[in-house]
Amino acid sequence: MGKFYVTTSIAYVNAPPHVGYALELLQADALARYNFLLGKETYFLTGTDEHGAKIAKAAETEGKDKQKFVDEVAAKFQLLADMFNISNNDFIRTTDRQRHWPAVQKIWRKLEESGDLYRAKYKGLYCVGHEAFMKPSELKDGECVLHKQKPEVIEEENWFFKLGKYKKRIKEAIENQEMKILPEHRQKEVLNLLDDAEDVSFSRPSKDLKWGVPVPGDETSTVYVWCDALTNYISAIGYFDETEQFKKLWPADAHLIGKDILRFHAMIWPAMLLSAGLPLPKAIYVHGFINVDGQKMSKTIGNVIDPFALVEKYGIEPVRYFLLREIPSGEDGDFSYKKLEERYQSDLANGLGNLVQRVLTLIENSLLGEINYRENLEDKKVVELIKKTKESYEKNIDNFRLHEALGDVFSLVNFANGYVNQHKPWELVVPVPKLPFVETKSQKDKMGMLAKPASTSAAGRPDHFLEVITNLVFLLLNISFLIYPFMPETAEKILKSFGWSLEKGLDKLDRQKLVTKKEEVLFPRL
RNA sequence: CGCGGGGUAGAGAAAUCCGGCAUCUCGUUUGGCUCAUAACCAAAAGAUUGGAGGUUCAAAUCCUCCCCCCGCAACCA
Repeated sequence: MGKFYVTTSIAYVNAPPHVGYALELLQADALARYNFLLGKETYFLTGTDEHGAKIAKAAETEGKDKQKFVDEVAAKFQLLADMFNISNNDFIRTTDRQRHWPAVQKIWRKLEESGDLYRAKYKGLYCVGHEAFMKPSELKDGECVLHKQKPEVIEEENWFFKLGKYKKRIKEAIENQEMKILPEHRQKEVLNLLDDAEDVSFSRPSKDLKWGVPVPGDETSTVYVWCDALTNYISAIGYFDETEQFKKLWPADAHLIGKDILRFHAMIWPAMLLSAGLPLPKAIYVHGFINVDGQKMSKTIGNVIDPFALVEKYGIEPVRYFLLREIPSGEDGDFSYKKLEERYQSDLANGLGNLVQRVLTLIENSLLGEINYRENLEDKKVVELIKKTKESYEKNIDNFRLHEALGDVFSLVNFANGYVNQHKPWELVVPVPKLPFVETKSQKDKMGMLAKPASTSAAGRPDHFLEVITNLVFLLLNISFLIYPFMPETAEKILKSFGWSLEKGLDKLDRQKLVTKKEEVLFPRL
């Protein structure tokens, strides 16, 4: 059935995780779980980027040992992944000297062998405030606009990577969809950027940047962020030893990234791979940022959303649902507690949760919690609707429109609720009397208390009742499978309460006896 | 002319590339239902698609001009 290797970007550990990072994990998780259901062997990698001057400085400020500092922050990111029930198989850290460092040095040598690394003097205007070189065009009256100071002229000799050499091939790969970039406007953006792509600096003098991977054969230099961080995608799966796993998994099927690091993933990374003789990733999915009440999330404004607090307040599955449903996958989205609560109430509590509850009650009251599933009772219209919904859902996921895929699922929920009202199953049979001392089915059977036609007149149609229930069950089982990538626990809970499971799939329903069981309400009203 | 994104019922979005009765969700109003978490269903009201002009049998969509909002500095995905 093939494999599916998906990655998130690795988080920079100079600050604790915020909700945007959670979103990226969730999107990757949805893709991983979706492909898992398709029967593919999935591998999901995430991790942390732990080198660089800023981190060294942050550790120093807190008076901590650098490794200890990154250990602590990285642990928070791992905790986040666990907390959100992320299905990652691995967690790579760039300070990992067993797996990551050797891989970085190996790819460095490969680039060198291809003649793509050269030393050059770089003379630039360095703004201390920015901790970065400024372009003359970014200055006003020779001063940095933001920091109101003249940048220093600094001359450094560094290693450079011949990015320019690969521009054309990368452009071709993007154009012919060998390396897809979604959404489409991001692809256009990259194609424009590629025209101006210049060679990039790949090292820093180790006197300035010690906290990183040493350049092989050059003690005076440290590998700069691109070659270090990007390599995680192959270091984690065994690039250094060229393991079986590496051969099986590479190239990645999807890299999930934020819009801010698109240029590095769509230009530098592919160029590195080409230079090292490795195939390009098949797709890059670019998500936007989360605003809060229409405002940019920022520490200065103080509106940063803490994902841990969110989960604590609303629970994992509602938060997963909200972020994946409300934030358009490839665009910026808006977060607000109001919207979160509205989504929760209308979609989860009143929509899906209530639907599950009413169907279970119907089955319990009139069929004593047992239904013998008959495929021939499936309504052709329902079957057709589910088929169409699935097509749209799959197309949306393939095009990185996860929020719309979820919209498809919930249109099915709405349909099912309407279907109940339309067919009024409670009118079709007389419910089994509720007697507190009669518990089991056999007891009820003996007492002649099983469901009967409501009357012998036209109104009583138990066959029709069974048909309506069958279709509702069919809808709910399908909804469970469709919702699994987004809300895995909810999906499994629903399946379980209908006496079914994920492993059983949807092909073998015919002639199965389903024993239903009411569990606690899925999403209590707020 | 710096680059990019955007302006569509009260709110949020879709349709825009490739012109064809302007769609969906929430909210509002009215009616229905009682299996269900006071939940659910149906119907209705509500938009001169930011403005002006043009092309066309037909424009939210194509062309021209104008107005307005948001990113493109940091923390940060």
